[in-house]
Amino acid sequence: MALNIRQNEIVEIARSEGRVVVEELAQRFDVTLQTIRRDLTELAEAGLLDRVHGGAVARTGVVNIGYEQRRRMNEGAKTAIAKACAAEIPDNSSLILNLGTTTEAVARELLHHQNITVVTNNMNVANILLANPGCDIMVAGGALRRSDGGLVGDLTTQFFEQFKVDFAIIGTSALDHDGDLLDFDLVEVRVSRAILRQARRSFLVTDHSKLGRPAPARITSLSEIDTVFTDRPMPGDLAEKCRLWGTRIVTAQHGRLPGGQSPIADRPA
Amino acid sequence: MALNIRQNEIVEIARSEGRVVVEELAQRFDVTLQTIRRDLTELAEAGLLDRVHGGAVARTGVVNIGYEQRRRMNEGAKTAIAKACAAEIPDNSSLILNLGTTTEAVARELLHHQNITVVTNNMNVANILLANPGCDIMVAGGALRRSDGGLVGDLTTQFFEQFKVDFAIIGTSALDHDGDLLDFDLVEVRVSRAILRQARRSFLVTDHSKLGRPAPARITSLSEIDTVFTDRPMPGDLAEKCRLWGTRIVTAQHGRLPGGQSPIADRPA
DNA sequence: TCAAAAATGTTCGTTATTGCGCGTTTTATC
DNA sequence: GATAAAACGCGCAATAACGAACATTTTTGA
Repeated sequence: MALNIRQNEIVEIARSEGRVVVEELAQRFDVTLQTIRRDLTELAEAGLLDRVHGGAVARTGVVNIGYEQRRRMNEGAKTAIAKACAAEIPDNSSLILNLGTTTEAVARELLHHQNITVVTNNMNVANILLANPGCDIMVAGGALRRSDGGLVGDLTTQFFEQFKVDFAIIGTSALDHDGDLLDFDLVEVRVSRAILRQARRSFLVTDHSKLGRPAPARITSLSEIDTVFTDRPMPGDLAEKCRLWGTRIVTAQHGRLPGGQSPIADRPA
Repeated sequence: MALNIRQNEIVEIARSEGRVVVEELAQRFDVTLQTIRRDLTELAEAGLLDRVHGGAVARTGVVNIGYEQRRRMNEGAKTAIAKACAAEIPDNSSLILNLGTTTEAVARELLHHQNITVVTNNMNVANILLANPGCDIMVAGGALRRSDGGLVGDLTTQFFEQFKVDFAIIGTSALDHDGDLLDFDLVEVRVSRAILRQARRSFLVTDHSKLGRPAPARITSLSEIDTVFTDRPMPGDLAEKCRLWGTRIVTAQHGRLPGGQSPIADRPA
C-alpha cells in the first residue's frame, strides 16, 4: 500500500510525539475526522501504528497492556520533563538511556540532536532513535522482557561496563522521602547501578507520581545524582537535602500558564 | 534517463521539504499539472521519489530501500526454506539466529514453537518473536545498523561467546561453487564464525540466488555446516562434495505442485 | 531555413479520495 | 452496572486527481 502525503506526515508525528489524536490531526490537516480515522485504520493495517480509541500510538512491539497504560500516564508531564532533560544534552555527546517510559520520552526529544551516541538497554528507545540519522545507537545485550521491551540481566550489566559516557539518564520506579531511588526488580537495580558507574554525569528523570511510593530494592541515593528533572517542586525537606548534596533540581512546567501555577488535576488513576 | 532542469529541481525540493505537491509545482514552474505529473511519474520510475496521490514524497524513509527490496526478493522461496528449517527445530531447544532476511523468515515460522530460547543479533527477529510467549529472547549487544536492524561489532561477537546452543541458523551473502560461504562485511564474518562455534549443530538457510555470486570475505565452508536448507537442487559437483563432507541438503519446494516439478520462472530481476 | 524529435498543453474517460448521514461500539461518569 | 457522550465504521454521492490520446509549441541538427 502506498501512503499519501498526509499519512506519511502522520507517521512522522506519531514517531516523534509517541501518539497522535484524531481531533488534532483533523484540525492540523483541515480534513474531517472520518478521513483521519481512515488514515489511521490503514496505517494500523500496514503495521506502522497501533490504533487506540481517540487516536493512535507509535508501534512498540511490546504487547503488554500495563505498559501501554504506563506510557499514557502523566503523558504531558513526561514530555515536559523530557524536553527539559534533552535541552541539557549537547550535540556531539554520548549517553546511556535505561528502562522506563520517561526515558523513552527523552529519546523522542533527542530526535533532532546531531552526532550523539546513545547506549541503551531499552528496545523502544532504540526503535525511536532509528529515525535520527545523526545518532549512533549501541544496544545492550541481554534477555528481552516482553512486558516493556527491556533488556535485563547480568549480561546487560557486563555490556554497560564496557562504556564510559558523558551522561547517564535513568528513571526510577519510586523515590522515597529520604531521597532514595527504589525499584521493584533486583536485576534491574544492578543494571541501573552499572549505568551510573559508567557515566561522568547522571540525570534522573521522574514525575511526581513516583514520590513516596513503596518499592523493595534500593538503587542509590539522590546524593549520587547530578541533576533531577521532575514536573513538580520537591517537598521542602527533600529539596533542602538536595541542596546540601549539591543535587540540582529542574522542575519542568507543563501547565497552560508557562510562568506560574502548577497543574492540579492530573493525578494518575 | 536524463533529468531535465525542472526534474532536478523537483528532486531537490522533495529532498529538502520531504514532499512535493503537484499543484504547487505547476504554479512554481508555470507549467500545467499534466507536465508535473509526467515529471513525477518519471522520477518515480527512476526510483528517486515515491509517487502519492496529489504529489510525491522523498525516498529517505527510516528503513533502507535496499533492505526492503531484499526482503521481497524470492519471498516465496524464503518462506518455503524457513518452513523446512523450522520443522527440524524441536520444542524445548535453544538456537541462535543471525542477520539476513531468510533468518527473519525462519523467525516467523518459529512463532508457534513452545519453550524455545532464541539468541539473536537481529532486531527484526527479536521484534517478530515478541509475539511468541513460548520463546525466551536474548538480544546480542552491539552497534545498531540502520540499514537492516543488525547488531554488529566485536561486542556482538563477545556476547555470543557466552552461549552454547543446540542450533545455529545462519544466512550468507553468497555461496561459491567450491562450497565456501561468503560475505561482504568483515565484522559480520567474525560474528557469523562466533555463532557457528557456539552451536552443537549448524543450519545454513539460503536461496538459489546466492549461488555463484561474488563476495570478498569467507565465513567458512559448507563442510562445516550440518544441514543446508535451500529452494533448488544444488549443482551436481557441489552436491557430490556435500555428500563427501556429510553435509545434508534439504530442498524446499514452493511451486504450486507440492509433490513434483520445481518452479522455473522466478529468477530474480 | 526546414524537418524531425522532444516537450508541453488540452481534452476526456477512469480511478481514488473525501465528506456526510446514521447505526453501532467503546469509554466515562455516576 | 446503567446511562450519556464520544468515537467508530459503513455505504453512498460529490469531488479531485489521474493517465492516455492527440494537438501544439519548442528545441535540435543538418
